[in-house]
Amino acid sequence: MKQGKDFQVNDIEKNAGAAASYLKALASPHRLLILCQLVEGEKNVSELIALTGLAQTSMSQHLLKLKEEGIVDFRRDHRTLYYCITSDMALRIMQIMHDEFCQS
Amino acid sequence: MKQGKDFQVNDIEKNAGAAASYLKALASPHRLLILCQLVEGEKNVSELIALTGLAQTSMSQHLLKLKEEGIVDFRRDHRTLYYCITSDMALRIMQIMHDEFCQS
DNA sequence: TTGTCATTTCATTTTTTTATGATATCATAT
DNA sequence: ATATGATATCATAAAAAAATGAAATGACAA
Repeated sequence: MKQGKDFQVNDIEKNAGAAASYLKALASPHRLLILCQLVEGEKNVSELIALTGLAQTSMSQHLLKLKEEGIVDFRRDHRTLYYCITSDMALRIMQIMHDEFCQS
Repeated sequence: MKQGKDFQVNDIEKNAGAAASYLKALASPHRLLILCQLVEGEKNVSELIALTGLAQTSMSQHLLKLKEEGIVDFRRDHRTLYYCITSDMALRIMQIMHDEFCQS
């Protein structure tokens, strides 16, 4: 296990709150599921509900949390809101999770 | 933003629970702080308490949670337990967090 | 074998997160 | 103007996580 002091620890300490808050947004099975769907491209809320089986209100709240952390954003097309992933970091972490928990 | 279907979504869906559970273990300011200390090398519980200011019982519970997810392990030296990071994936995610939240 | 240090475990409370149901908004069609 | 579809917001209930205090364990040392 490589374990050199390859980055300054104090930095991340000061920002541990922000980092934890970001990770918390990812650390939910339902939100990971939503993001998995969005990896394939933008989807509107109704589509996401159909794909995941989540309740409408619940979906709305999960999307809000993801948006608050800058992980997703949406555009409006008439009355429909299309969400997409806007955080490259989220994609990188999902890839890591995939490699670990969905072994080939 | 690269967003190709570069991994099978169904995989991670099935394992979303396990992945979320792992991320949850990281998604806490206190546990990130603990891990930051451990990045520099193994430390015993008393040292970790002194370095982070956490209550003893609380520290113990955080360490337990990290251990349950395979992120840390410990060895005993007489009455003292030395903890260290055992998950390379945790180090990789911390590096990503560092790069994002502790800008150079 | 008694005491003590380092740490965990247990029980309980407090706080945070998630889910649920009802209502509101906003855009559009009639 | 009224109704409808798509979604968000609000209030509250339920569930999960974190903190706190007390007691237990395990490894020594006297």
